[in-house]
Parts: sequence; structure tokens; C-alpha cells
Amino acid sequence: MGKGRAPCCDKSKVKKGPWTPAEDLKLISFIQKYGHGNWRALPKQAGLLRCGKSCRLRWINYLRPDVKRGNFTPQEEDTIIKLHHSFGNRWSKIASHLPGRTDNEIKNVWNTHLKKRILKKEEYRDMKNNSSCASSPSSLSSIHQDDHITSSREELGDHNKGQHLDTYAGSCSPNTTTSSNASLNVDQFSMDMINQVIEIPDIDFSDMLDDIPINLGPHDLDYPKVDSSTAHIQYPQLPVAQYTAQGSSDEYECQKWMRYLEIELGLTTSNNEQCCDGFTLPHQNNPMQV
DNA sequence: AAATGAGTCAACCGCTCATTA
DNA sequence: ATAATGAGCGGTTGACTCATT
Repeated sequence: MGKGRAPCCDKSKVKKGPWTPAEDLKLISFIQKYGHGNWRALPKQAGLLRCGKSCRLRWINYLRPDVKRGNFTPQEEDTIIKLHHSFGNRWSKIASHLPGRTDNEIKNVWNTHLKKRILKKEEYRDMKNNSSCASSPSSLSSIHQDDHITSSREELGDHNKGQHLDTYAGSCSPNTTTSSNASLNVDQFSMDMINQVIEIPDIDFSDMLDDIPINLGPHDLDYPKVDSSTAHIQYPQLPVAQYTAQGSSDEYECQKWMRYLEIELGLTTSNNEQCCDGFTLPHQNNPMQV
């Protein structure tokens, strides 16, 4: 093999960093039309100044229609813990058991939440074992008492064995309070939302390009800095009650979908306005996105 | 109000594996 | 059998947000 592996692309000619809405739209519309048979060739064909690997990652982790967004449910977290016990850090393997979840997302939630939870659980058990008459310290009161979690520190395979565990407090999910009752309510609410999620309408994105008032020429790659909260397309997983109340004609569904994307892409400034006869768009305050 | 630190997560890097010529 | 290539994977980074001081 010569002098080593050739780079996957010319690093000097590709754009790095966060994806802009215009780039997202280009990638979506191209894949909708032609699929993604060859990631290496895709950026050039789609008119993107991106590495093929970057396009693939963006599509798989965020843009493909079946990707599930929002907080992990307690059930999903437990599944990850169980699967990690079996598979270790084989994130893609774990992800294959969680429909709609990506390996990257699972890896992140493990490293930021679940690993700490298990470490703290271990710490808690150590304390119980070392002091039979010790009462539970208040700082540990939020530990989930799922008895099926059996992972040990060795199984974690990490570098945090000495990590200070006080950093755990409230980290089960970003918005979860340390009150057990409050956690229960939040979890129940999440499950209710998940149970109401519906399928994304089958829409040809290429048609949208004719309707959305944006010029997707090369200059758009120098997209002005976009607020991070709107820089990424969030596929709508709309509560059924909101989504179906207004009827179900294809045209109507397309209008709603396009309206949603316009707002998510920053093509309109209105965040909370209604469209399509009262259809309220989900946005940053959507509990699914918190 | 400003500075600082911790937590989060999208994206990149480099490696391995599978496939093809 | 071997080299070249592309896809996929896991580890890591760095920008950003939020809480605390």
C-alpha cells in the first residue's frame, strides 16, 4: 500500500464545522432524489463542499427521516445499560436495538449520563456495604434503584474510577429535577409524548426547493452564523392530537411540513405563529426537544 | 454583571473491516 | 494473494450553554 492511506478527501477544499440549514437542505434533497450509493462522490454531486464522511455522519445522525429526537426515556436508558453490559462500547450494535437512535447519540448519553449513574450506584452500594448502620446521604437520594443494573466499574472500562461523584446530581436528563416525584412526572410525560409520535409524511424534498425562497447557490455555504438552537433540522415528531386535528390530505400535510422546515431553517423569523388553519408548529419549547 | 467551571453534544479523526479489481 | 478503495465504527475534541461564584 504505498505510503499509507490516502485521505478521504482534499482537506483544504472541504468545509468543516457545524452544518448550515442550506447545506442540510442540499443534502436532504439530493438523497431524496438519488439516494446515497457513494458517499465519497456525493458531496461533489450534491454541490456540497463537504467530506463524504461528514455528509454520511450528518445524514445518519440527524437528517434521515427515521431518526428519533428528544430525551431518552427511562426504558431506553435501561436498555442501553443492559446492552452495554453485553456488548461493551460497541455503540452501533447497541443502537441497532434502539430504533431511531444513533450510535453517536447513545455514546453521548452513556458518557454524560449513564456512566455516572452507574458509578454513583456503585458508590452507594460500597457505602452500604462498608457501613451497615449508615443512612443514605441526601446527595444520593436520586439514584435509581433498578436492581437489574449489574455493571461494575470494570465493565465501564473508563478512566473515571476516581471521579468525584457529586457531579452526578440531577444528570439523569437535562431537565430532570432531583425530586423523585418530579422525575416520575417528567418521565411519564416523556412516555406520553413518545406514545403519540407519528410517522413523518413521505414528501419529495426536491419539490421543496422550488418553493422555499432561498437561493442555494455556492454563496449560501457562507451562511451567516445561525443560532445554535435552529441550526439543525429537527424532524417533527408531532403529537397526534396536534397533527391530525386538521385533516389529512396530502397537500395539507405537505404544507405543514414545508412550513415547519421553513421555520427550522430560519427562512422565516416567526417561531410561534400558527399555520395551516391553526396548526401549531413544534419548536424549541417542544418537550420532545428539550 | 462578569468570570469561571461543568456539562452537553455535534462533528472530526484515524482506525479497521469489507469489498472490489 | 495483494493492493486499493469506500464504508462504518469508536474515541476524542471543541464550541456552546448553563449554573455557580
